Amino acid sequence: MNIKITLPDGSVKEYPAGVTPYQVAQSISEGLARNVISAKFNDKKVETTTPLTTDGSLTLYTWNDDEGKKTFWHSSAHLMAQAIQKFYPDAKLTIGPAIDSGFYYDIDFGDASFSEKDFAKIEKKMLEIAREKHDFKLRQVSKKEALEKYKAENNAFKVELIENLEDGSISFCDHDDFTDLCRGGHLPNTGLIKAVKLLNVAGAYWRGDENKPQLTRVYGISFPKQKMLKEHLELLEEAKKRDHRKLGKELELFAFSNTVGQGLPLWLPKGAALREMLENFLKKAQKKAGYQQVVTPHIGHKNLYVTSGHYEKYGEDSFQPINTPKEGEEFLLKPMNCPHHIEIFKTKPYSYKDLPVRFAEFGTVYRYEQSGELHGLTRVRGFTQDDAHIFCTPDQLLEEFKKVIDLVMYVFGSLGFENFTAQISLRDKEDRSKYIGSDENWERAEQAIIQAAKEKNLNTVTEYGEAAFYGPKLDFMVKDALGRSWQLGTIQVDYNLPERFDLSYTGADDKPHRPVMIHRAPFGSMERFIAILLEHTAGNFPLWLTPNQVNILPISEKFEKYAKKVLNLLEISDIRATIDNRNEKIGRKIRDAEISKTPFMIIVGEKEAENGTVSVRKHKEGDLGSFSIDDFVAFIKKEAEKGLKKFE
RNA sequence: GCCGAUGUAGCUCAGGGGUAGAGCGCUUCCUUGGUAAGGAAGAGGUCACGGGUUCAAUUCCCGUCAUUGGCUCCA
Repeated sequence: MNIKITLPDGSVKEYPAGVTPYQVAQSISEGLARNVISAKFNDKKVETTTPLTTDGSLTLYTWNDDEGKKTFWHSSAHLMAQAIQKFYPDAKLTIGPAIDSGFYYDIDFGDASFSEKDFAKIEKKMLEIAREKHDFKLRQVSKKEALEKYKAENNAFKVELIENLEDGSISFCDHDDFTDLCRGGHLPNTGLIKAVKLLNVAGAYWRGDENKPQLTRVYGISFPKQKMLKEHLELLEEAKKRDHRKLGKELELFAFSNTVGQGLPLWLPKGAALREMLENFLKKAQKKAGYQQVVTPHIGHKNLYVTSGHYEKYGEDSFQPINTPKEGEEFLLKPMNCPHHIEIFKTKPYSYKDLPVRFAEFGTVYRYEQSGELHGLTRVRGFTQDDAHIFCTPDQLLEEFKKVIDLVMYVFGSLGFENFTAQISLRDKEDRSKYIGSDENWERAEQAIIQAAKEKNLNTVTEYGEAAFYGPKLDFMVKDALGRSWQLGTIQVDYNLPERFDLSYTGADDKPHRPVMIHRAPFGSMERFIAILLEHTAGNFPLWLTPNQVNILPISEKFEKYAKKVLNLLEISDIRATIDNRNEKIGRKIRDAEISKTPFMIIVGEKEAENGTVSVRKHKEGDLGSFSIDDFVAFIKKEAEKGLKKFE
């Protein structure tokens, strides 16, 4: 009996029933057969050795497909687990998935310890086994049989996993002398794995729950060619050079002091200048968008946060209340700006005709993040949000939300963040105890976000359980140099705080109505935004933003006077410039300016002083030749404008 | 907070049971030089902090603090 197989190009071929994806690949070409890693049959992942018995469509994957890589890495996780068990026979395996870049296996080593020192022997063993070309074989097992195996091994983790599986859907994967519970998705054999590298070890809680036992997570990566591993490691090295902590130090943007405190960044003059540029950039756009700047204090009465619900939720884990000489009086360092802005809203009555009102503030807040969570500028204990709160009628909500999306897109576009993920962060589907407010309010808020994102054609992903405790969010996620995802911009819909603070406006019916609030921050925080911007640009900021746009380099001390004249003319035209008047040769000055990533250098010597010109050199590109000062001013202004569009 | 790693000069790092080194930076002097490092001399360290072992600890052990890779968390 024959079956009909439809291939991705639409062609249909006939094969005898029981043909495997590998054999199909072979019938197409020997090259494909050599490279085929995994397959999908009728939208179901299958092994390359799975016999196909019905008509259907088949997709074959190689290393060049994401599915192929995942299969490769997942198989490598099996191999690593096997190698580890050779040295640690009592280690209990739990789960070992492929990730975006490699794989990991969570293992309970019991009383044994496993550290980086053990990597080399595991890698060696893995390659040894790989070279033996063991086939990966998937086989169905009964639930009873599966449980028996792991109960005999005293592996409560696998037993728990199996207990949650349905009988009939359970399979084991065998290769060599190793067997693991697995739903499938493997290489034909271990021989395809030519290069492996264990990357790091970390603690990880069983099932991601900090109340459950902690396992040892071993991360690794593998490749079908040695050269690919080398390239990957070089890429990691390159990424480390873009680390914002390194660049921030080198470019003198920010620093930390243990005496000031953990996670409390100090902004150095150049970093402060950069921040100010960014703030002014956003303020300008916000003014156009109808925001009004406000200023509020750094502390607030404890009751403010009791009312908002923040105290109940975060009080224990915050910087603790500030006491005053007055008995019983307590203030909190503000962990967010919303309650303050709400109090501004409450200073006068509003008609529906007054809405929306939009209060914006670069508000510095303090949150006592757990010590292990601090990370450079991306996770700190004191930071400044580019915060604003919009108070509007329910009818205005959708329109307002979409306007905020426009603003976020303008900010991201201006700073070159094209690769972002718009994440719709909704409530946990099961556990609703983490949230305040009525189901009805939540439903309305979630729908508003979903609809606004849809109308703005955002490419979104939806995450359940990622909402704030008072409302759902639309988060704009951007990756750092090492591919870690960070939330930058955020827009949140909130029906709950207006209720808790009993906000109202007068409607056309002359009755009080409840406004809706939008919390939003396009940057997210100045700290995190600048950190990610640093990693994306490697410190080569857009010309309009960079703290020092031009470095004037006199050939010798004799030309300092002319250099000062040039500096003066540039400053009059609002160009940010400095003079390097060190007693150094021009070559040295150029080198240092290149290293400091200054976009333009101006070289002035006898020739320039006589003709009233400047010799211009562009960062990374070299000599641009001679310019009159006016021409250079016009040129650099135009260059700066290229990167900065107006907000309409 | 939890698991692991790390902590030596301003920075990047080497070293190692007998109290310490390099390069860069810094200071001074010489040099006034035309598109990515001019030359010389010098200053600078409680080897994170606190205990312990030892005749002797910066080195070995324990603890604390900080940084860091993850996990958990992220208003």
